[in-house]
Amino acid sequence: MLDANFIRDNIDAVKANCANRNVKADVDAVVTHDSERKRLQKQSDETKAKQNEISKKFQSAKPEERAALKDESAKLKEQVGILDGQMKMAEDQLRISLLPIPNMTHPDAPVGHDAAANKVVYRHKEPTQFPFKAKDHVELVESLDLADFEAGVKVTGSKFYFLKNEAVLLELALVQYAIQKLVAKGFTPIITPDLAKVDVLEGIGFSPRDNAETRQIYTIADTDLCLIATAEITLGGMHRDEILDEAKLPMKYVGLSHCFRTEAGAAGRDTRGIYRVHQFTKVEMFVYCTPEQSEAIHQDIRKIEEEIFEGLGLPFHVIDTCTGDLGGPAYRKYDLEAWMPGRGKDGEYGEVTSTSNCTDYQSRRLNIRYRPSGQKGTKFVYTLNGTAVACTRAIIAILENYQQEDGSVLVPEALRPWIGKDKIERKSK
RNA sequence: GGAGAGGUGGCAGAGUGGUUGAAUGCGCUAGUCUCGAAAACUGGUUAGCCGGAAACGGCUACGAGGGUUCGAAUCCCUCCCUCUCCGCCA
Repeated sequence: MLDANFIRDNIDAVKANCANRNVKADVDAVVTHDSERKRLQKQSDETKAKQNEISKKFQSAKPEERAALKDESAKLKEQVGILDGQMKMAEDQLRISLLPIPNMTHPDAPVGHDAAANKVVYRHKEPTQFPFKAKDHVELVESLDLADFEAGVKVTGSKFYFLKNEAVLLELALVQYAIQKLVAKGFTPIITPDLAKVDVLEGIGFSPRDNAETRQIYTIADTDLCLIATAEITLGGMHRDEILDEAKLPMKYVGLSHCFRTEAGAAGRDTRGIYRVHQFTKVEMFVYCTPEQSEAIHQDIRKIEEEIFEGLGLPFHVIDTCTGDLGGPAYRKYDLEAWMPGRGKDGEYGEVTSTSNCTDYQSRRLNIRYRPSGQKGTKFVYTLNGTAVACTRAIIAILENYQQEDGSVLVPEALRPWIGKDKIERKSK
């Protein structure tokens, strides 16, 4: 979330930013509720100060004066009760009005209302051409016996799947490949919980309290827990309410988790196969750093993502995401889209990774700070995240780009050490 | 799950109803000394909110939430978490 004082001082810029990002939010309400909160706080503080004075006087007071002091204090106490109740309400309203307001935007991010305004900033390889009719990943998965969608439906529901055979090895290989690369680059490997508390989700920028029709998050009945949609949530929550040592920044993590998404509102979109599913495995980068470090680190993360997909030998391009497509917490976002020959009519690019600089939008809510040397007080750290590998999407790109005319699929060289073969072939019955 | 102990500042650790937001030590930091360093000595060093240009002032916070009291880190209740022992278990 943004700082209410910042909004007050930059109200026009915040409103313009909301418009650019296609977000309808009542910015004026923030100022109204914040003013109300301040007014009540001042009143409450003053009343409490009087109360404190009375209790100081009490000891030196003569016994016959004490009854009067008690009386006065009781009255003040009643007032404080009322004021604090009102203040709590004002704080809640302030919080609620602050939640939908998106982060500010990097001045270089392309302005536009939808994906059409996204800007391609990097390309690797041309889209794969086949001298035969290419299959999509669903056909490949079925003919090579790599997943069981019917079992997924029977056991859990639609958009759940069982991975089988080499698909399992592929997933594990991708995890190894990504984590090893990142450990070599100084990232600390972490396996995070797959569940997290509601307020951590909110701090990262998710809305698990939305009503069931629009909620993107699975919640666990009778608890304040949710299934995480990404390890960004748990990695970002890991240091909440801490003051980090400036000398240790940037702190770089690579986390492995399952990710769960309800995909509410996505009904009918990307229904085939494993492109849009309710559960998948993902290796995620997460960095805590100072404001000064953040832009360079954002570029570093983008480079790492490019390196990972170059290493897999896949054609892709990278997009500088436009304002309308940024999502709430991102100040700037790059998406890496891999070529998927089976997507759409004759192949399309499909999103495989995404990296965001979230500035202090998440850390303010999660209360993660550092002490800048030479300055007094604390500042909020900046947080960045980026996908290393989202297994299902990467598997689609590999199967579709590495397919051969005979229906087999070559294994990318980088993954062969973990798969133990260089080709996935039809099983003999 | 059962029994016991405990949760205080960056860390360690005092504090059982009133100048305790918090002794002391460590750490960090500035200075003195020194050619320089170490040691020693001296000073500074919790965070948040509100008001203020600032100096500064007020309020809040000793795991969380309630309660008792004129007054709570200190007493009472509920919950959470940690540690030790026992049980169960991948």
